[in-house]
Amino acid sequence: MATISKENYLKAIYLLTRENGNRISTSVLANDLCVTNAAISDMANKLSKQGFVEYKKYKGIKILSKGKKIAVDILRKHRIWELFLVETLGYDWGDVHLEAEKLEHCTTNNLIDRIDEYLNFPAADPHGAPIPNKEGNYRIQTDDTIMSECEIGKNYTVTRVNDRNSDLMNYLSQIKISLNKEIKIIDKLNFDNSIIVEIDGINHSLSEILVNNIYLKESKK
Amino acid sequence: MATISKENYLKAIYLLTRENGNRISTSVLANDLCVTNAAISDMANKLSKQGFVEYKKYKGIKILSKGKKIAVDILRKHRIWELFLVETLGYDWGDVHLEAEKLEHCTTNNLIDRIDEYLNFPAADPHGAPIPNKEGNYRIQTDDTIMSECEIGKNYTVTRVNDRNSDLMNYLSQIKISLNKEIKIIDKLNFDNSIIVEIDGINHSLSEILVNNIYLKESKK
DNA sequence: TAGTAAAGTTAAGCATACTTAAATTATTTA
DNA sequence: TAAATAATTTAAGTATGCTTAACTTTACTA
Repeated sequence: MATISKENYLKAIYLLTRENGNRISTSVLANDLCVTNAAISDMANKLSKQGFVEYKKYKGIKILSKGKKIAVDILRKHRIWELFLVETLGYDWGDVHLEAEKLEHCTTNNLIDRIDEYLNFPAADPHGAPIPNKEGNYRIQTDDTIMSECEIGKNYTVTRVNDRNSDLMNYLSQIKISLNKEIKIIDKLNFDNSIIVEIDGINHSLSEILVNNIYLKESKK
Repeated sequence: MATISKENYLKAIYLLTRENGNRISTSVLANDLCVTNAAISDMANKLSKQGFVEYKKYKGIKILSKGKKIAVDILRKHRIWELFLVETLGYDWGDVHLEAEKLEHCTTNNLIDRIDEYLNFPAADPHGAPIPNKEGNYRIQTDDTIMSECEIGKNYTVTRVNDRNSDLMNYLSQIKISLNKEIKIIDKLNFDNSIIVEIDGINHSLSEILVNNIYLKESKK
């Protein structure tokens, strides 16, 4: 069985894999989970013995289908809880991540299926992240671009925001950045990797951290 | 801090204290929690060191206000979740205990307060157990009698049912026992402590286990 | 290609929450 | 009231998931 800790490891491995390619290094994972490299080596052996990941000493970790299944299951629970908290209980979008992080591990499949139905089988969470269905398949395709790679002069709509930092989320709310918002890339400053954008006719300077946590799609107009 | 395990110990001590008097013995608690006596002695020392309980070797355990506060907090979360599952998600009353048992430990006060408000500050859970408010005070007084001590010939209404056994709950549904149901005590059989009751004009024999898990109040009519 | 820095692993140790087995205390009962 | 029995505690050991410190492997650089 997968403990809470193992579920968190598999979730992190799954998400980092999508960002960083096929195998992920132990130190990238250690940094993400805020534990030491020693803890990662230890856990990698356990997960490997259980068939959740492939682990070769000094060669990094690769998630296997058995591990991916658990990771997607936890992501489904996480994202459905986030949406429930915003939609049904009126939470701000910046306040749901930590709650969902706890709830995802003590939620049965039956319970999450019922909430999924209650919310009418939503396709995305409050931050635009896609929600897997019961079978583990995503209901929408994500074909967005990270803001740091967007082009000067073009118009975009906000499709997704990473939700791990609630202060960051609150700041986005403050400058009126929300899902589906129209924004224009005015300038990209190379010396600090910040980007000047126009939102509701007002120019804002967004730091490197910000532009690496916002995803956009070119708008039609 | 109180871990999940400690929260469960304190909840059990609190509930057993109400049933069995002031101090409870380690073996009663061991039986309730399905662990060995050794585990109880071990944990009793830890809880005592943290000021949650008073523990004297060979003299049993007494809950202190600091421990009671945690127990009531967990009970509040448990009962609000149970009601939410029945009212909002359409669960059967026999299927909510195990879900609530998991959710109660990963629910912040903020979250449970919001669900409490969403449910319009209910007074009792789906089994008739009173729900403590934010301050830890019960919203209703319980002045019911356990069915085993009810009198032959009298009419009662069902006020509360212990919810720990889902098969028992399902059986109650089957014979149409629900909260506020009118039932009449027809006979009490001393040789097996069962009770014959009349429900909707039909007589049923209720075993000793059953009559020790149902609470009644004499009806006015 | 040797030397060094960075990355990764192993070993030993700790806290939690259990277990079984042995020892101790309390309670019956004869 | 003393022996037998029941209840309880202590001791030693286990699994999980971490830590720090020491060591090994890999990658980089000169």
